Amino acid sequence: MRLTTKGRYAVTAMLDLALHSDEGPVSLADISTRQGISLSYLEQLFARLRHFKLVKSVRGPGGGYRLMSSTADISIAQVVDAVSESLDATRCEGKGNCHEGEVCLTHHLWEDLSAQIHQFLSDITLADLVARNDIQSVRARQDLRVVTMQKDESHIAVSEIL
Amino acid sequence: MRLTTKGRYAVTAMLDLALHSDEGPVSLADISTRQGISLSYLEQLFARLRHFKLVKSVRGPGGGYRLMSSTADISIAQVVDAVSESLDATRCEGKGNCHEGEVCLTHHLWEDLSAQIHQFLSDITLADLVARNDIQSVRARQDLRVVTMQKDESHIAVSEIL
DNA sequence: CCAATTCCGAGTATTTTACTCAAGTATTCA
DNA sequence: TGAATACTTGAGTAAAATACTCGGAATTGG
Ligand code: FES
Ligand code: FES
Repeated sequence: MRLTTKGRYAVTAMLDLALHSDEGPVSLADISTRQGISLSYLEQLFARLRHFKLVKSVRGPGGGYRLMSSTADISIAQVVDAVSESLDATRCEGKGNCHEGEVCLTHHLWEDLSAQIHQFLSDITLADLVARNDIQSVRARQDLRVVTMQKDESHIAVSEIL
Repeated sequence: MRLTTKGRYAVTAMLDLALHSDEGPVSLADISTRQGISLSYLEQLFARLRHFKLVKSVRGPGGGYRLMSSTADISIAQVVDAVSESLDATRCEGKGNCHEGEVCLTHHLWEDLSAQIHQFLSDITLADLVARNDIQSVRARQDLRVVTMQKDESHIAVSEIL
């Protein structure tokens, strides 16, 4: 089972994209600022997301990324699959040969678990997440903070906008 | 989410123990031979399993390990929990602080996933696995192979017992 | 042109994993 | 009793994976 920072970042970034998709293309720099993910790392992740046709890029100034399909048509499983090798829980990666070339005692158990996890994440779409209250409240906090930071960079005292 | 070789080995070893529990205490050396897991590594794993009261040890010649409870009372989740830190899928380890000390966008999603995985593995007991056909057939193959190896060590030609 | 932005390939420090090794301690059988 | 068996403990380590960084090329709007 491979669910690492990479997969989590990818989902976070895609969700950020979904949340801001009505404002035109979203640049990786924006996502980087809002979500605290390194820009270079995001570039790596989006290369794969683009390869898997989950996003499309718009180059040049004012460019960024857009979702390729509607938020209701992109599942979390797709996103994780795109960046992680797979979210297979077996040791043999499905080949059934991890103990002296033969199937090990627990192979079928891990297969079942993998199927379970995949099903769960396939049933959740970006649209589902966007609709959740807990996520909207996190979003609100983050947007506020980013605005604050931008103002701050323009040498306007934080107190003025609070 | 932390499901590594460690957790898989632990489940494999516990299942091996369950399969041979009617033959008195099972030594780690036996499990090592049958399942192809390093003896020293098994020692590490069983130290934790014992600590979590899933097995008890019988010292001295002819000793080994026994299950602490009936196979129907030991779930896979318990075994994995004992050796892995946890099978939590969040990045913050449940603390909700992975982005600048605050909850990140996807925290709740990973919490849900963790609960799902935990539930799935909690519902499966060693007894369930022992009863499965696929596992019995793997067992049969392994037992045969071990007998063959033992005879071989006693300098009896393999052909004699085939 | 120039600046913003994506695109691409290598390179690398850190962490984790999956072990090994060595020196114990406890128990039992003969 | 004492030797053999087996568990117990703690430290150490090589290899792999992770989570990045870096430098620069390509693209495009203004
Ligand atoms: S996990 Fe597939 S053979 Fe062991
Ligand atoms: S995963 Fe818990 S706060 Fe990000």
